[in-house]
Amino acid sequence: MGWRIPEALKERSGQADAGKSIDPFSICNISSSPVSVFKSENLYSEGNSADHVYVVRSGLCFSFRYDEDGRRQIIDLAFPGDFIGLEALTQARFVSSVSALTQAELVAYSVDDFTRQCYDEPALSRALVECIAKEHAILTKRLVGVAHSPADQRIAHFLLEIRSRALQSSKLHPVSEGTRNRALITAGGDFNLKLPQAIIADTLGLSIVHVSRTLSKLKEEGLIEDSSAGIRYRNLDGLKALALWEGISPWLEAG
Amino acid sequence: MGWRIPEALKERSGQADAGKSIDPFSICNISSSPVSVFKSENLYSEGNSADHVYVVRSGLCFSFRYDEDGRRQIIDLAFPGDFIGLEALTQARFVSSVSALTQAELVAYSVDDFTRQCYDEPALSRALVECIAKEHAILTKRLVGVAHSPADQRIAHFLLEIRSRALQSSKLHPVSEGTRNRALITAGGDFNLKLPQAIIADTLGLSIVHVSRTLSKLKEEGLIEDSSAGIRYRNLDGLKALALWEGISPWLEAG
DNA sequence: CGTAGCCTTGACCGACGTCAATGATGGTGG
DNA sequence: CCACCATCATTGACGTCGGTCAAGGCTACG
Repeated sequence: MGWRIPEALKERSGQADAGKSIDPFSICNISSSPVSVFKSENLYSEGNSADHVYVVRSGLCFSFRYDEDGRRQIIDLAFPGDFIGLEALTQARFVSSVSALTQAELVAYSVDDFTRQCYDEPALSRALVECIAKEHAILTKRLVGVAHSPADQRIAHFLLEIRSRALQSSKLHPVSEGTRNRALITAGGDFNLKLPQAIIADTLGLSIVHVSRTLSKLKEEGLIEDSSAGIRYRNLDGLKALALWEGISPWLEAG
Repeated sequence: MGWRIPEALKERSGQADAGKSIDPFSICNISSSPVSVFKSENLYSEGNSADHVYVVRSGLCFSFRYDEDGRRQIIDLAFPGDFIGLEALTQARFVSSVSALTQAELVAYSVDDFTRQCYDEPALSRALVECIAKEHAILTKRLVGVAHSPADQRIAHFLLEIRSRALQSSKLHPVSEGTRNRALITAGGDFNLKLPQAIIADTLGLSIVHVSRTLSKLKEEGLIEDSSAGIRYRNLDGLKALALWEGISPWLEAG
């Protein structure tokens, strides 16, 4: 998913509750329960009854569906602060699955409580709409990309998008060094990324083989660097040029 | 876009306002102004200041963006009853354009009024979330499809989706025979569809040429029939089989 | 040391895009 | 009623991006 509550509200000025911020990890009046998901474990699966929504506290999750050929299509990644499973608000059963890329901690809210609270607190609804709008923008962007762009461009864009979202997330929801996403993201101020290529492939609708080839190409071109520690962004401007990274929706503009 | 207010609320039971329905063409307390768009004319364009949201009253519209190569990617079609331009709720300027496929009549609501009303009337927010969820489902579905499916499957799915949405729309928002979408959709109880192939191509990320070829194939296989009057669905079950049309999200299940 | 993930690389092939020419169709004006 | 034009659809030739299959390497971990 990928909807971050607090700053969405803060940014919106001129509203009754402008500047008011909602703590996504403990939304007023709603009882929340903590949930842990181990690496490669599912938080929920397609078909499960959908009676909770979640917010990522730490770790990295992703939502996906299988198409009829059994191929996995990743819908989106979820960083700390992001919502997961909002479809529960409108449907009895999940139509997608969510799994963890690393050990992840989340908080769960009952759908009934959440819905009630939306009625009592328009600001929450409002925040929801903001978050969903962001999600919408990311999806349409990806749709355009998947439909038309060549693989190198798609991948470059993906790398930048992830970087941007990870940075934003870690700014807004810093985690103690101990539980830091060390396995996956960020090292000090600098940034490098460790994701299985299969994740990239399934997100962008490419084959693993082709992702590998394309990453090698980007490596040769000096745009990135790849070690066992993960992908390092070596030439940001070059990447942005390749990805045509400008005029991107405001949410993604960090960095 | 594509978010239909009234039944969204009706379907949701157990809520304070279950059964209450909102007339999308005249939302309580909000002043609305009628808008007409001629065929091939833009309702608004990328970059325009976004201070209204719209609901389609009659006709058929579509939203799109250009990617950097100048290629048009259609995001979605909008049928009577569907919302258009909800991004105005969260952004100062539109990031997509909307154009009319036929002469279309819409109603416009000022964003400020609409937002205010969302605060006063949780049911409206609620409806909004429902509508957006539907949109989300359609988009992810298309994303999965665009990423993986071969052209014939994509097209078959698209044809079915359009049919389904058109039928739903005309059921919920019947129009007088005079203004009926005769140019495009529906003929009596039966259904046939007249859309430029370019629309199909730009929606699914295919080239016009390939759409033409693929439609010819579908014709040969007896699944559809194509005349100057439009596409006629000749073998619905065959189409569904090809499109793997089952377990589709509930919104699309009509027909 | 062996096994399991994950990544890389090569050979091959097919789906789909591009270019370009040719055909319908329908609307407009003389 | 016909000439003309714009729009849209069809068809063929050709190239390429990216998928599939298959084999082999690199860590990492028990």
